Order: sequence, then structure tokens, then C-alpha cells
Amino acid sequence: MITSPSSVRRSERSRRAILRSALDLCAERGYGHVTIEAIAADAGVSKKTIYRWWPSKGAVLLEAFTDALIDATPFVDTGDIGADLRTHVAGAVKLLSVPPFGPAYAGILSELHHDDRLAQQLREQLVDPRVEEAIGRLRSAQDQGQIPPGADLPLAVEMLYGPVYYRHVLRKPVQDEETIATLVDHVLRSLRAPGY
Amino acid sequence: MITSPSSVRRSERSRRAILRSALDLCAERGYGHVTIEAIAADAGVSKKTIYRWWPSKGAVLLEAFTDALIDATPFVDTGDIGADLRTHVAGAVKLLSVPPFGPAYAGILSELHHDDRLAQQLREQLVDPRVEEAIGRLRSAQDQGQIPPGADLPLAVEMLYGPVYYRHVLRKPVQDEETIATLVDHVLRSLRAPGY
DNA sequence: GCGGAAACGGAACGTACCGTGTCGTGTCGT
DNA sequence: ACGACACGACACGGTACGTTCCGTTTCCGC
Repeated sequence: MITSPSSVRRSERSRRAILRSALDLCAERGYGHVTIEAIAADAGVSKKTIYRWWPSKGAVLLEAFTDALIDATPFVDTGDIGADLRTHVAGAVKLLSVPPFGPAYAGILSELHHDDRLAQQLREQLVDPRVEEAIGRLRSAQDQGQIPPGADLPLAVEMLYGPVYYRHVLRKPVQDEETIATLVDHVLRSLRAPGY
Repeated sequence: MITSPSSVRRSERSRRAILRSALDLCAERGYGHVTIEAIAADAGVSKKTIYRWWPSKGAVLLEAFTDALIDATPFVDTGDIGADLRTHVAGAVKLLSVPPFGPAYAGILSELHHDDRLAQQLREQLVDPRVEEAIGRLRSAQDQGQIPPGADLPLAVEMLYGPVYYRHVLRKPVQDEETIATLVDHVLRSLRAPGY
């Protein structure tokens, strides 16, 4: 995430204040009305300092969001793949449903399409690692015989996360626990059922 | 889509030029760099004329995109639900994969989070009708015994569209025909397989 | 310690685009 | 024929951009 001037002289105090202010402002005015100038003013920091370490507003919020997401959706292994997937998806849905994280992530996603570097960073730092984790958990369920050997695990992950993204970007109501359970059931069924 | 002054005196010539220019600019510079001023200049039109009929850049592109999408993804009924779903999803994926429509839709989605009216318009004019169409097609397959009576059809639609949105917003490579076929298969299987 | 490099906060800059207002022109309904 | 109204054009104040300059503070290396 750190961009240009390699140094240990960086002020950790300013860094934290910037990330904090970015999330706060995102909650109170919405991503679209968050500006670099406002972040700088709120954090008691010079604009220059922000531009020195981050290339854009999106990059600031990506760093803040990443920290939060990693805490919010740990990957557990209780031995019951259904329960663990429900827990994991529910964690992600819940995080997206509360400000400032929902609006923040929505804003980040919106920047991806005109910011190649941010898109690459999001995939490499956030999405791909978590997809790999999810596939790993599915594979361990495979080893325990809960999922057939030939199952298409990457597809399963997309079928799980897809509806979450779908509702989030279209601003439809987020899934409740029951809906998540039904979704997980269907995905697992689709892996177990024979082709036709 | 038409906003304020109800009239038949509207210049169809200007309207077409605006929609055309908006898509063109979106293709050549990307959604983020399209501005109302640029559209007006390119279309040989006054800014005022654009603001008279549309509330925002997003609304202009939503109108242009809607026209294209309706043409690109017709809903057919050949009697084979699998084949028809593959055709439909492939149509949507293909449209999103070519400029200017992919970038345009991505940009529109990005506006949703800070533009309530645009979000409502998108859902009412584009998403919900097509979801209803899809559910209707699934229901007719149900009547023909290709899908069990109690199947959760709205969930099926989310499982189909979800991965498409997922890849689009994250800018992952679009699905090829084989992947789409596998996805459709899995969704249909999840409806047919018994609970566990 | 001490000197200097570098990050810092603050203020100001020109630029781009916003959304609105005004004005004269042309055209379409009545 | 006439009047209403959409049109193109241009100018306006406002906001946020990204950059630059300045003087200050902090910390690394000698």
C-alpha cells in the first residue's frame, strides 16, 4: 500500500489519523462526498502528506477497509463445511451492512474501473488471498468426504460470493441469516448432485 | 428517464447525438473521464440541453445502456431451460465484455452508491424487469417438469447473475461459454438435488 | 550531541468540471 | 401568423483537484 518514498521516518500517528478520518467521513457523508482535502482537514494533516503515501482517495480507503475485513471474516474449520461457510459469508455480509464499511467498499469498487493500479491492488491484497483461503477450506472438506473429489471449487466460491456482490452493488437489501443458509445449501448441493 | 419539461418539442436529433457521444467518450477515455461538458462539446449541444432532460451523467449513460441491453439479451423459450439460460447469460456477459458497454455499466454501478434516484431507476427499469422475466422463464420450465415445484427461483436468478456481477465489478476476466455452461448446470442441479 | 536530510503542517496556486443563469435565435403547435 | 418554448452560446461562482512553496519538527548517521 505504501507508495513512493521508502523510509522508516514515516509518522505512524499521521497514518492512523488519516485512515481513521477517511472511514469516519465515509460514514457521515458517504464515499462520494469524501475528499482528500476533507480527510486532511479532519485528520489535522497536510494534503501533501496524504499524496506522499497514497496515490488516491480509493487507496487510502482500501488500506483502511482491508484491515477491517481481515478482522471481521476469519476462516474457521469446525469440521462442518456448511456451518463454516455460513459463518464466513455472514461475516462478510454483516461487515458490508454497517457504515462506514459498506459505503467504503462500494466506493472502492467504483474506482476500480478507472484506476488500474487500485484494481490490481484490491485483487492481490484482498480478493485473491481470501478466495484461496475459501478454496483451501473447501478442499479440506473434500478430504473429509463432505464434497465429491471432482467438484469445481473455484466456481463454488464465485457462486457464494457472487450474490453478495450482486446485492451490494445494486444496493438491494442484504441477505439475512436464513437466506445465507439457503444459499450455502444450494451451492453445496450443486457440488454434490450428479450432472444430468 | 425523461426528467422535467414534458413536451413533444424535444429535439430527437440532440437526444440521439447526446447518447451517442456519451457512449463514444466512454469507450475512448473511460467512464471516469467522461464529463457533461465533454459530452456537450462532442455532441454539438449546449450543457443546458443535457441538464434539461437528464439529472446526471449516470442517467444519460443508463438510458444509452438500457437500449443496448434490451437488444442484446432477449429472452427466448426453446423448451430447454438449460440452453435458454446459457443463451441469456452469454448475451449479458458478451455485452459487458465490449466497450463502451462494459465500462459504461461499471460507471453506472459506481454512481449508485451516492445517487439514490439513479439506483432506484436502474432497479425499476433494468434489473427488476429482467429478473422477473428470468423467473418467468424458470417457472415455465417448472410447469414442464424440468425444475421441481418447490424450487427457490429468485435465489436461482441471484446465483446466475451473481458471478457475472462479481467478475465485472472486480474486473476479472469474463466467463467463456464453457464456464457459463458449467455455472448454469450447477444452478439447475442445486434446484433439483434434494436437501440434506 | 550535532548537523542535515527528510517528513511534516499550513497556505496558496492554477486547472477542471460542476450546476445555474442569461440571452438571442429558430422552430413547432395552435 | 404569432407566441411559446426548446435550442446553442457563453459567463458565472463554487468546489475539489493535484502541485508548489515555506518554515518547522523529527530522527538517522556521524
